[in-house]
Amino acid sequence: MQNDDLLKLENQLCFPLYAASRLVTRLYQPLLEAHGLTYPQYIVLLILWEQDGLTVSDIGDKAMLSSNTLTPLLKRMQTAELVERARSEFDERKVIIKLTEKGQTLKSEVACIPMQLLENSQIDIEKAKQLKSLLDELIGKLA
Amino acid sequence: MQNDDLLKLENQLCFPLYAASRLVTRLYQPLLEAHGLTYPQYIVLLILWEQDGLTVSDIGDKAMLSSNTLTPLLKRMQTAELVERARSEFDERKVIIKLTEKGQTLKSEVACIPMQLLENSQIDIEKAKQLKSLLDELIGKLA
DNA sequence: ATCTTTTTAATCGTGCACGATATAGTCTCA
DNA sequence: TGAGACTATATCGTGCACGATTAAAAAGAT
Repeated sequence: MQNDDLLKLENQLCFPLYAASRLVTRLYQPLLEAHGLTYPQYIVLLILWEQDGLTVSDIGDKAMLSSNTLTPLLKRMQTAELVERARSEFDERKVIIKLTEKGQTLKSEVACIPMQLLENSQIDIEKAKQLKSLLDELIGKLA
Repeated sequence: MQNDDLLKLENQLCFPLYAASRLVTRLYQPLLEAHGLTYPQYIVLLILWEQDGLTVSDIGDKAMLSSNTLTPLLKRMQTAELVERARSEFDERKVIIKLTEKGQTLKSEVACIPMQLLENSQIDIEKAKQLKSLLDELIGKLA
């Protein structure tokens, strides 16, 4: 393929990735908004529901975000009373993020969302799994 | 699969999409910055290099962005002397976006970037094509 | 013990995304 | 032809992303 062809939008992998990611976010957005959540906040909750009491950088490692994004995001989540932020008593550099009662309760309220979206969209489960597997491989190579 | 399992990060399609998109953007970013470009600006240029003289909403249709994002972005591109913005003389509602000389010249300068990234990363071309095809299908269902 | 290096968050500035709304130009049709 | 409907951009506010820098705490070195 020539360079000129490689520049065509239709031949780029980068654009469908960018577009698909935003489309999926838009799919989640109204359902999350009903619970006062944004999409990145939902990602952070998914992480904390699996393991509570992580530090900012623990969350950052899992979400691939750093403190410049997470600190303000976590402060908003604290204002929304979803999490508590407290310096570790063993290492004052670290900030421990803990789910509040409200943050824990939210889990059962949003548990239905992934299945709901999967059913409402016409997405083939097998293709979704295939897509996820290819994405995971790509992430492994780039991360 | 139970709802609880569906909430695990590793079972979500949304997260790898979000992560992969940002990783690929980060891959492009230093190469684009060398030419004074951001990633969304590069997307807009890809569109204009294929067809110049589009309106804001034409670009929006292709990039899946609307005027609230595009207007300020195009103004920055105008300041950088990459494009010119002018009201259509036939329909004053429309704004025609035209590449400047500089915007056209940039095409040959960045033409090598996709191939360069493809070669530097350990990405299997066949898997990239497969991934793109699955993403296009997903976009088709959600757009 | 003090100096240096490293680690961890926080801060700052810029540029997206996007819902909601505003504004101005065009079209419709009674 | 003039009022209302519609369309194309622009504006506004909020919340990410992220490079660069800062500040404070901890760990290591001498």
